[in-house]
Amino acid sequence: MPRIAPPADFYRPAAYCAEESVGYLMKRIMLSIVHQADKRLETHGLTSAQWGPLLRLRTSGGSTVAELARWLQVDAGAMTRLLDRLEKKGLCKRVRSTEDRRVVQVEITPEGETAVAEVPAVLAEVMNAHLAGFSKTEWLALKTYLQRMLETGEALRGAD
Amino acid sequence: MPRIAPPADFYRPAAYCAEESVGYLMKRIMLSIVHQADKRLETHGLTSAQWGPLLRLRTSGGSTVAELARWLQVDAGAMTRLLDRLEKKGLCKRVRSTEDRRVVQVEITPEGETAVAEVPAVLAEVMNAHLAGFSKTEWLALKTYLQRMLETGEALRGAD
DNA sequence: TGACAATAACTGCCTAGGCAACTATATTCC
DNA sequence: GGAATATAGTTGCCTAGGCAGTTATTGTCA
Repeated sequence: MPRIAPPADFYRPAAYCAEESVGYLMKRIMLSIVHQADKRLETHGLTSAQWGPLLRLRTSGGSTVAELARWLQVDAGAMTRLLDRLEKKGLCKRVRSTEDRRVVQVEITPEGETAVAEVPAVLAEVMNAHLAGFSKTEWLALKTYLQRMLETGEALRGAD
Repeated sequence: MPRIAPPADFYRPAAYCAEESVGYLMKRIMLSIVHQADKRLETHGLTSAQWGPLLRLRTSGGSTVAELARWLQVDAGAMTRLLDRLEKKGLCKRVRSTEDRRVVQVEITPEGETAVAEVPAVLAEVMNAHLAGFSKTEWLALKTYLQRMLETGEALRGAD
């Protein structure tokens, strides 16, 4: 018996229809979520890509470029430039480490704390709005399905 | 009785945890799906953003820049540049319309047809792989949940 | 110790999308 | 008919991510 389930056969090449695809649906939903969140966060001077690092910096009390990139599963070069933009806005600052002179310690500034303060409320609000009409049971079922899909996907990534 | 359901209250600002968020899960899943699809399509010289227009051009037998942008819910300027890249690779071509001299008719080339031929099979394969272990009932339930979330999100967009 | 590999950060070049401004054409309405 | 408006396409400027290459530093091992 295989430990890993075989692929499903819900989708066929000939009859591939976007509206039936969970990938297409998730893409559209993500667009909607990001759009709503961005709209509410632009008054705080943040984009949907920028609150991630700040939130991490706040809870962990400082981090490094590589650690943030790994945490957010993003390219290290992209993270460098993202931090450039955050630093230019005064929301974080970089300090060269003394122990390991390769690494740069990143810290959140008081302005960053202020900017990121409303983020969890906005995220909760946007998610709750998109789940209007869901019972708790349905929400839990959806979450379980998504967690399973993610695990399956990560396993695929591992078995390149 | 409200026709539109009130927002859910599954998420609270204080206890907002990424792993519990369906938004976070969907983002990770989409990354996995796009990564897998890109890997399989790069041998055909296509990126995940480029097969959309080509697929549309193939089934509809030609279109316009604005129509493609609306269809794929993307900025018209972005579509112009995307078509620039496709045209440079010889996968589509632009013809100024004679009836309405504002519009540009976009057509797929034989090279484009060749490049896009394998796309539906790749999409089906990637989606099926991510749904390994799902029963048909579970897949249908997931699709229904996502369709409901999308409808709710679009309604929000309408009521800016 | 000295060569080698590994890691951290950064940079250049690419694709990609959003927004605003612009030009050219078409439509509408007075 | 002519002014106002709308639409199609393009472009410039911004954020954003991926990939490859570079430099500086650290760790490893013969």
